Amino acid sequence: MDNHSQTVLRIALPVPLRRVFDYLPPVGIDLEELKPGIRVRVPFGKKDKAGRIGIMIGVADSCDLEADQLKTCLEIIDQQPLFSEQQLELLLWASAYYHHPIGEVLFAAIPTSLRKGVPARIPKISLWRLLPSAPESDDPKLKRATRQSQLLAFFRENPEGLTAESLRETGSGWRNIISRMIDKGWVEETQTVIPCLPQKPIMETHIPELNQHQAYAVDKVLGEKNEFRVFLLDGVTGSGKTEVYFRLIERVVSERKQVMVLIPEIGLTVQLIERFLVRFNCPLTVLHSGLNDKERLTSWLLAREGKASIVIGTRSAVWTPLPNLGLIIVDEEHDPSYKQQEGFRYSARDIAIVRAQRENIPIVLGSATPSLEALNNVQQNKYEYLSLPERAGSASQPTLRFLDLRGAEMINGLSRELMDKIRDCLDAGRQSLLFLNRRGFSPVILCHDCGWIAQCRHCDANLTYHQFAGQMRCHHCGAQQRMIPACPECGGSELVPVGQGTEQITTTLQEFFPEARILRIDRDTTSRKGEMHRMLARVHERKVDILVGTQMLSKGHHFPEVTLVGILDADNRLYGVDFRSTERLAQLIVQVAGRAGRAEHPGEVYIQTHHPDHPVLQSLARHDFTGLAKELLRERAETGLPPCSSMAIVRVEAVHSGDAMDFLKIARARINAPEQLEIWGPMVAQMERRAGRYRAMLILQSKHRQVLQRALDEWIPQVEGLKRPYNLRWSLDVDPQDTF
DNA sequence: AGCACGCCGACT
DNA sequence: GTCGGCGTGCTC
Repeated sequence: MDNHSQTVLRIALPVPLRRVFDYLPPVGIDLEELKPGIRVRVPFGKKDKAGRIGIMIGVADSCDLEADQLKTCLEIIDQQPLFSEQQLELLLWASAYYHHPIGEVLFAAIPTSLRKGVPARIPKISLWRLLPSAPESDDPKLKRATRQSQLLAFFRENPEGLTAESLRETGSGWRNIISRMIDKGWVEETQTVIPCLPQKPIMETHIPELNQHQAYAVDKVLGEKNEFRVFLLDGVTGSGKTEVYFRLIERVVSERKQVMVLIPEIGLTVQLIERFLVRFNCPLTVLHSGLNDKERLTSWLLAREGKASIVIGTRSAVWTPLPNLGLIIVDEEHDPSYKQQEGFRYSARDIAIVRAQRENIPIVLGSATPSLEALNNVQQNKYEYLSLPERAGSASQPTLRFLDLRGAEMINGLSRELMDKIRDCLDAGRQSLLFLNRRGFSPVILCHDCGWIAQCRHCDANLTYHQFAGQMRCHHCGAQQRMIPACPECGGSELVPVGQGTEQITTTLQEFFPEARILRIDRDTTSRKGEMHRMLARVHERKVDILVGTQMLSKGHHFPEVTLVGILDADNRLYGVDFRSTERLAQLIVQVAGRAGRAEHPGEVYIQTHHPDHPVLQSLARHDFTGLAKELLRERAETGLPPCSSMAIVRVEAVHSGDAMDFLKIARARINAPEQLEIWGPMVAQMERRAGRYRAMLILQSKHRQVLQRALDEWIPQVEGLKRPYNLRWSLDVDPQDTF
């Protein structure tokens, strides 16, 4: 092979190719200035004049192409690298670990604006301010100019100035009004940077005393002289995990270091940030899906420049460059939203741990229901276990009871016994909360005359009846159509809903308790922006007696007035299809139990089940999540499933039946399988057809991470090189959350 | 992923 | 006769 001696730049481009591209540096550039991590613009492919943005990851002295086969960089975009060397190494590691194309990995780690090539400078935004010559808003000469006087009043309330964003809230056409006011010399437009979140005046927050467990946890984390160490902070809801975080953050920030706080993707971000702002008197910035491109870029750069001391963010915030990082906190570490479920399928929790290790700093994983992954590492002495067993303020644990459904009288999915409990709760003037993880009225629509069942045209799935919308919907592809009046097969007019969803539960309850104020919270009722927030406010104002909802209610929200919690569909998950079903059920039960009640009137949790003696449920009734987790871990060890083994899944989907399986059969034949590598499949997916595509998968597993890793190293490049129909897509999922 | 090239079916 | 469907190959 030829090896030509010439200086080339190794460029990662945002394409799904597991390799880099070599380019010649621009002429007359000082090579010393080209540091890995800078963005460049390069021509890519035929007739690409404008060029594409790439990231330079290294300089090489030789490459195996002739000089005339190389193209030249069009432009060097950055003077300074976007990432530190250390962070670039972390990204390269992640690309290798997840076997994901390097370009896509690097681009996933930077804000959208930087992907498009804008300068890495904090963007300026317009700010409008009142000038001294402006009249009062009630000035008689403004009698007929109501909008102007309204804006003047708004300006008086905000002497520091108004942004386009806040002006937009005053109504349409604000720009015209403002320019008229500028012409009169009342208002000026200035350019400013979006600062870190405005500091709240520190309210004399009541800083709670630590109990002995909290104090021990704080000492333990801070006592380890700032070395890498993973701490699992296991504390039930209300045990004061947040206060432990706060003490740790206070200390690290006082040492002029930065803290990264990762939180799950839930709608609660605002409340949590509020708590931070009230507590901390230091620059804080946030990174979550609610930000626009400019805000995101600003936050990212404030972090990178070391100006923000605390960065709070969801999954992708794990990539934020932080020059003085001193501590990482991952709250609710068990939460599945830390795993990206498409494209670059990384786990932010796992990346955070590797990052802490590489930066040699402590990391705290917090949860009331730790993942088996974390607990396994505790058992192997890789993580330090810290427990907060007491609910702060002496609140007692809610009781857990089972409602035996065997032979029980049922009313549309609700047992008579549960109905009685709800009645008692209503009579006592308290709130109840019912969980059912199924939207709509009924999951099945059946013709009573001929047995026909409404099925989705694009998926191997039944259509769900949505009575409220008068529709049949597929929950897998989103297809929807009007509810039909008669069976399309036999013309029979008796179409019966079989099974229950949240709509039906709500309807049934309303019939039973006509006087009760019932609220349903699920994706169907909260699709409008801010709707969830409004509904929760009504609950907290006690304008609701019974809450019916899906999973989305189980995360983060606390309902102190709720004293009765019902879980209607535990059995589904007790015998679920995925190996993590029981773990998830246990987490759900513990999490919801923690949502309800408070000291004066603790909550009661009722679980409807046909298997009240099931050991999983029994352990939970004893509030022994740790014991249950140990048992589940032992089962995983026996069956050789994660976390007691390492797993990867290749998923394939194709438009034509058989293509996905054919592809995987050919791919499988290429695996050079050592003895310790298990291969399952290929097999068709649980639901073979979804959204018009046929799906199949292949599972690779090994007791030894190394074995799996090496097999993938060798195999994935071959899979990438396989011929495939143009409409076939495949993806690799290392450490999958679900096996379907 | 894009994009160009290339090869066969229904249209102005 | 061509426009355009999608199969295939390539990107330093």
